[in-house]
Amino acid sequence: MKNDCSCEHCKLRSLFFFHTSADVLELMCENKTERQYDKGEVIIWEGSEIKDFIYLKSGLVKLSRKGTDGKDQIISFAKPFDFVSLLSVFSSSIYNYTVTALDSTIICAIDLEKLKAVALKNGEFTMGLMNRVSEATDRIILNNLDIRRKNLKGRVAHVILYFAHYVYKDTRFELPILRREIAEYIGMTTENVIRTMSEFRKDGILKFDGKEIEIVNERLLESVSEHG
Amino acid sequence: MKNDCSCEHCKLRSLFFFHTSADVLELMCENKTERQYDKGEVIIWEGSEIKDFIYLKSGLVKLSRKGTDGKDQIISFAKPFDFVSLLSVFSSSIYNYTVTALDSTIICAIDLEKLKAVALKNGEFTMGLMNRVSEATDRIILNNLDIRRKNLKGRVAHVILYFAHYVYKDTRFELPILRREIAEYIGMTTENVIRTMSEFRKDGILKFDGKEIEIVNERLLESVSEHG
DNA sequence: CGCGGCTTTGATGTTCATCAAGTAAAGTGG
DNA sequence: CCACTTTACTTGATGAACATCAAAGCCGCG
Repeated sequence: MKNDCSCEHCKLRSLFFFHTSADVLELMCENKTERQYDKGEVIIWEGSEIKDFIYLKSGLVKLSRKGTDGKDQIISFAKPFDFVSLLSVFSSSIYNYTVTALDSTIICAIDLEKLKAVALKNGEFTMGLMNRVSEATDRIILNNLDIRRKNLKGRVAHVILYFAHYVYKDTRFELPILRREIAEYIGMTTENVIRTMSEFRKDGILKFDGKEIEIVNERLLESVSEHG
Repeated sequence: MKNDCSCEHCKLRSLFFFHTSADVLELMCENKTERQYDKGEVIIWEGSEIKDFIYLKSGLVKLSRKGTDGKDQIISFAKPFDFVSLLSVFSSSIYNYTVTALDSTIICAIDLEKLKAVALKNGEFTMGLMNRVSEATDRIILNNLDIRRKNLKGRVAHVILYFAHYVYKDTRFELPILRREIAEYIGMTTENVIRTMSEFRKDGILKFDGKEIEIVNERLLESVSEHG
């Protein structure tokens, strides 16, 4: 089955396949599937079998997990160049988290067995993967530790700055998540997230315009993020 | 320089080198160093350069990190078969955490450049490493999420059960860490950890005998860990 | 229109941090 | 060996931070 093989020109190629020979690349390419998801759609269900190695081509997702009490916890957010299919892929046969699109998102899925077969025969390739996995998990762990050091205000400021600096690279953007999801990410209640954001607005740190959010006083917001 | 090469019989060998040919194994073996650390000694300093790939042969360690405010955060504990030199090894050139022996500990250090050279040429080997790294980081992330779901009592119960079930496999053991360190791990204050443990004692859940700790009512402790 | 999910604000109560003070235990130097 | 210092442990009192409960407005959607 012939694939519209555009991998050669995919700018994400360098992420995983930077030491890959032409024939291996072609093999990967023939066994890949691109899928498109709308905002809100679930890409991976917690508990489902891992059949593919998946990464983002474009868009934005959240990784979350259902606690025993039924409440969701958000583990992290990911955009292209962040790894997605990383936490469980090489250590478990089942996903232990759910991946949901926060925006229109395109993913690339590669048959995991075929990828593993290549990895077993190609150390450079596997080493590249390892770097990626390692970086991504490091970021998650360190980010969670950072959040844990902060109080309510600091955590909310942290999240807003995360989207501004890391995702949108702008002080004005449309917040892609609900207040409730911020709460699920930082481990606080929805009401208190809202209250904090209202305070930021009253204090002239933020402005809201529909779904748009604008950081008016970035230095102050950063100070709050650091010192509460 | 000839090494007392006992790797062939090391039971930990299977962890990383289960698909390794005899000559590769010998190469690893010749480039390894075993070191012994006493309780309290620092094995790896946060910020130091990563020169070796390190894993535990015996003992117990904690991974910690200094916050910007100077307070320590404990990331996780590790015993043999848990990975140690994992978080940063393949994604950074500098350790971003400190590793400290909580008990007399023996580590095995392999020159990282030599290990990487082998990894680049041997996909099976690298794949084995990747499994290990992936498992270890998964455990850290999921454990941290579990702790975050719980309140003070639940978190303290969680830690005690962790040592009982996972480390010592006994309801009676010598607690290898200070009350303060429990606090640094679960993100609460030392005083409240002490208060909680005292309550557990008064409620007949725990008994203390010097440094020894005994779980008297395990089912109740598990219930507290789950539901506060 | 009416319903459900998101947002917002206020009032109240619980949980936890902070401050303070004292005991116990362990190391240090004369 | 004993005074001395330091560090861990413990308990109580107080206040701050945060959760919970309640009520209402908003908005998209069948």
